[in-house]
Amino acid sequence: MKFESATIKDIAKALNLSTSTVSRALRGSYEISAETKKQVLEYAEKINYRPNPIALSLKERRTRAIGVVVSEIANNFFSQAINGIESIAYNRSYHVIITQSHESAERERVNVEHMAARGVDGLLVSLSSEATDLSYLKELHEKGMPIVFFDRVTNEIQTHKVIADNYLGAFHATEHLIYQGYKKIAHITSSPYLSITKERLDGYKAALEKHKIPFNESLIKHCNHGGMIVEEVEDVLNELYKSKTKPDAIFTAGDRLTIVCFGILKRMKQKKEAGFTGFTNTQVGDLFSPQLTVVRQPAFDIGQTATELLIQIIESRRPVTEFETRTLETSLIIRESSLKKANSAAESGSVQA
Amino acid sequence: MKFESATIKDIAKALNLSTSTVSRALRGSYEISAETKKQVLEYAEKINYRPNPIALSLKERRTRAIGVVVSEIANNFFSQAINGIESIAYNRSYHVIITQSHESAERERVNVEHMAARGVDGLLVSLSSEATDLSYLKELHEKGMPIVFFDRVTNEIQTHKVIADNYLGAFHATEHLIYQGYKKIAHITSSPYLSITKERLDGYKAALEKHKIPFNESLIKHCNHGGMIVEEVEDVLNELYKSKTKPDAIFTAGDRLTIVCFGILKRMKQKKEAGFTGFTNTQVGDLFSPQLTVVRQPAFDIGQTATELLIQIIESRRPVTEFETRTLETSLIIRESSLKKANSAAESGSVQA
DNA sequence: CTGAAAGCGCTAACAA
DNA sequence: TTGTTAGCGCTTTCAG
Repeated sequence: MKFESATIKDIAKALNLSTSTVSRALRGSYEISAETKKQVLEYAEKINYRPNPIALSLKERRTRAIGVVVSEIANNFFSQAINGIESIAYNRSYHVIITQSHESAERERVNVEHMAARGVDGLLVSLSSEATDLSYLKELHEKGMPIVFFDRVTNEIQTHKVIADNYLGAFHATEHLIYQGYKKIAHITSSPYLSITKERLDGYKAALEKHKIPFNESLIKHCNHGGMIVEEVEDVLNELYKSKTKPDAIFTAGDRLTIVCFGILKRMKQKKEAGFTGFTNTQVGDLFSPQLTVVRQPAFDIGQTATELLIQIIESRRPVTEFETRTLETSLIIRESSLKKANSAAESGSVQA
Repeated sequence: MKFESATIKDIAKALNLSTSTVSRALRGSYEISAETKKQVLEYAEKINYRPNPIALSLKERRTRAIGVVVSEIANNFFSQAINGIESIAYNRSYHVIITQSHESAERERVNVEHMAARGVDGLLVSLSSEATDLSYLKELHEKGMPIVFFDRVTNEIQTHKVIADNYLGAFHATEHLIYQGYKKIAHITSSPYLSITKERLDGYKAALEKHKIPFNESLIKHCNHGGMIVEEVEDVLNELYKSKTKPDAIFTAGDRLTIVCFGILKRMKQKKEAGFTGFTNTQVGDLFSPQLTVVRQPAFDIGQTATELLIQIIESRRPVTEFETRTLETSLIIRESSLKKANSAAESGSVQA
């Protein structure tokens, strides 16, 4: 149950050369005669020789592989981000290893440690909602593992970060609802540990403040599993609609949360009057009924940017000590779901935010 | 820019033992004194020793990793299948390496060869729509690489296969449209090279035949990129609606194709009368307008089953020569989009197919 | 019970 | 220009 590939040794034996000569010839070293080189190259080609990357990694301590940790690939934002990651990695000839944490800190850690042990050259991570103890990551980073965070980042580790402008995205979404005449805007969001949660909440609050709408704590609801557990979202919505200050609009943070919430509302027939918008990168917001107003993140760009920064660290000769945080713009795509029913035909289109 | 972990050598040196003794102690060999064992284990624990998996792979020729190739993770079917794969792999302590072909034969090949070279213990593959020359896979398989195909399979390689019952799924979907009174049912499908294309087309034909509806070649359209290129789908739809035999219903094969097609139709305002259904594993078919009738594949199960079969091959002592093809049931979930507008309130619900 | 040495495939410093 | 040798981290004969 194994498959031997040709090795440098086979070539050496066949050609009556030493392995080092073959090795050098293969990599086109200048100190090998054209004659020998040609011979080796041809034979290698003939037997379809492929260097063994495992042996190479062992020797060189590098793998030309980048490890990625996201919570869930079945999430529009992440799958688009991953495509961005791959697009850069591919033409810089890095391989991409994708793993999912499923929002579990434990899984996240196992994945990271496995990839580290397997010798990935760097890590692209978007933290899980459970992630609180980051000491293992910190340690890894201190030992020299290049890491770039994207989307869900942390301040505990000094490195590059790439995020969407969650603050402004939330601000504009909320303001849009306000302009529509909504006053009691609920914000349903994810685990308070996540950076994105705070950023979006801040944007939401800022919009309220700007428009002199008092902030009401009871309109903020956390779904710690980010919509992975449907009951959690249902409970939150029930609470919201049972409370004295029933919301007249809902603004959700998070891709999965938005879709799940939208679905439940639809089933609850509660959506009739409530304005609705949320963060999601779904491609099919215009196919829904009502058509969905969304805050869209530049997921592909975020993936690309993060990868560029990571490769930059990986390939840097000297330790990188200057780190930056890149913030990319979101866009608010206005459709039916957020429009006051009176004027629902009006103001539909896409707006930069 | 590197991070040294403790090695067996460090332990040996610290404890004044030989590396072989340490190695044996670590793996609990019976021929090591309890004394020494304890000493080694404790020290290893203390310095948080982790064996280097790269060195292990080099030596043992196995990695406890499974490689996966799918066309696109941003596809409901595949992301669900991957979750199935991971669920099994995880508790059999295999790691899963996910790669995307983006429907390119070239990318597929690069991915497969890279994973093979990296020493994955086995491969789970769903072929890309471009895949025609499978000789490299065949060769790999003959050299002993365990491979299980799922979803998009091939007969060129003798191994386990796990698929949905595409034939019956298509049959029931088509028949459902016929029962609704549709007569000119177009079938929009993917590359003719794919196994699923043929299976679904056959099911479609069989349903027509059963109901004595003549088969009309011009109602069959192939989108060779499976919906990745939107224009391709638009062209096909335009052709369809310009031809003399305008379809009165559309049945699509393929997840992405279904969604893209549905979206275009909606924009074309053509959907008004046309019945519509297709293969897709979207979770949000009921949020669309009109609500979408879908053929749903047991993606998670398919992933699980394929993984179980693969691990079975990997861990089998003797070469496996008996192969099976597992076929899992699809389900037809009937909603608005496929119902004749006259009776659109009627017959809505889920049906096993 | 423990150690020395070889070897997995490859590169590179050092010799020739 | 080419060969010899050591070594990356680990396991495993083979000796002691």
